[in-house]
Amino acid sequence: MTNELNQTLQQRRQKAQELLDTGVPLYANDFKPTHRIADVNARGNTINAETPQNSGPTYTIAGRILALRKFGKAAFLKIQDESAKLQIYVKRDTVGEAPFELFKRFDIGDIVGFTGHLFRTNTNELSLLARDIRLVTKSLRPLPEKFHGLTDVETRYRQRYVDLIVNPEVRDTFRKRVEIIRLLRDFLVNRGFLEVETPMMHAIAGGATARPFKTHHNALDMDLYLRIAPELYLKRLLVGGFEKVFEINRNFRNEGLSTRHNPEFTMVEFYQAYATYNDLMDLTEEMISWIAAEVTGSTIITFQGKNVDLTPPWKRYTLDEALMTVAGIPADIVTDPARIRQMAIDKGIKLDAKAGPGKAKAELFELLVEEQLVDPTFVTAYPTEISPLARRNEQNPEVTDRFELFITGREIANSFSELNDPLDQRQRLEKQIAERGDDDEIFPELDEDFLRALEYGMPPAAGEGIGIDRLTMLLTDSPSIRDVILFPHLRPER
RNA sequence: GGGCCGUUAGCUCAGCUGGUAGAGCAUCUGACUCUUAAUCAGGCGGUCGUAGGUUCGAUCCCUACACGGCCCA
Repeated sequence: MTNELNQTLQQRRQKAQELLDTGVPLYANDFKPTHRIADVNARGNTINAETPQNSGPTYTIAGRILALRKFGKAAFLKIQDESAKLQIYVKRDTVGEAPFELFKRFDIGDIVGFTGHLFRTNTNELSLLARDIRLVTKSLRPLPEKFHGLTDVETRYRQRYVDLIVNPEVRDTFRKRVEIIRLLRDFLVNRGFLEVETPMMHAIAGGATARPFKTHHNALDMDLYLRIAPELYLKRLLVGGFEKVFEINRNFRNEGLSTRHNPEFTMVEFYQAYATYNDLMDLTEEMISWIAAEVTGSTIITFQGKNVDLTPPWKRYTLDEALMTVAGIPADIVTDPARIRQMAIDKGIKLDAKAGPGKAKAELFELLVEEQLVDPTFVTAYPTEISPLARRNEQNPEVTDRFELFITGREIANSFSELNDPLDQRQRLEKQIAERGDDDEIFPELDEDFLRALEYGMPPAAGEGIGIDRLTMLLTDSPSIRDVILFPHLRPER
């Protein structure tokens, strides 16, 4: 952190200089391991205590030194490559006098290479008896202490590279994240969805309600917004004739940070023509329970000490039912626009004068119900008032054919049958703009091109967005979104 | 944005009622050719987050700020 080199850093640099002075390159680039450590370990079952130490195949491996126990003329060290860890036994008699002098200048943290035979120690630990040793990359900074490791969350996030070196469970989490995305992609591709890329920079930030990040295009001399959602572009592709599309990528929302919010986050959005939100509920159950089983081995998982059963079928409530059943609000209040509004106000919810009963229900749901939905629950029939892009229910136009999915009290997915009536869509977006607060960066203006696209005719379709970060939190038992984002946003360090 | 908590050696942490700072690990020196948080002996390492204030004297009390965590909006 300080520019002044402390003692440890000075010692490391001095040691490095001494190596250079004796002609040892600090950053070799000609070292080629023949095996990954995991592969070496896999062959360990043929090695037993009786195996002669100088027999069998030789292995050349590379890795970072995690531990070093020196005994004068011999030493044990533990090295780690991406695949696994392995103990190395270095003896002066085996490697020779001069290489042993080089070895004495190895430090914990250095990336080194060894060639040798496998054997088992007196304690039956598979080890490689080093015949040749090589410095591959000198490390100039000490790794965290071996026993407690690195636990300071700020340092873990700011110096994720160190976190990844010393905390294997962190590597596991990010491997699982990658796997979740791969499975998601496989699932959709196998069902005929086409993966597409749509603009990340938008002239009009639409498709969601959020404050966008603003940037500027110099040559065009125009402001652009980092997208808050890909929705309106993906629907244009439905108009264009692609019937099943999806996109997995970042969205950006200029809002506060919390354990559930990072300014850039990853969503999958997918759209399927001739499907309804009911079809997508079935698909979502199947998809998420399958991914969970692939990643964790079971559809019953543990999240922060609680069991969560992802085995289909999942509970389905309408929003009104959830308010009645989970929050215990009497039916005659839920169905009475004036009384439900009043109840929200009584609960301390700040309701804009223009906000109707739909907004009141959504706020009450968030306050009283959401947290209690631990096992996966679809909540449907969201008020049209708060669902400007969703298709109206044909029996009751006051609500939409929409669901949100909640697991462990968090919103994981949002989906609806898409509104494809361009005139209704125009009215609803205009209403939204008219009712926006004094923040003109939310709903800045009407996306006329999107409406023009709908006027050409968009097939009936259902679409859905799933928050990848939150899904990853769920499947890796991570309490904070920062634990599933490699480099979470933090204020600059001073 | 608000409340509470934290910030001390490379890492993990102690530090009493205010009297100029400690441990373990790491590191360095020496011993040690089967260790597992190796062991033994000795050493080095600190602008106590930053800036002010109170005081004879501040890691400690007060104020502001910075960064982080948790909770709330």
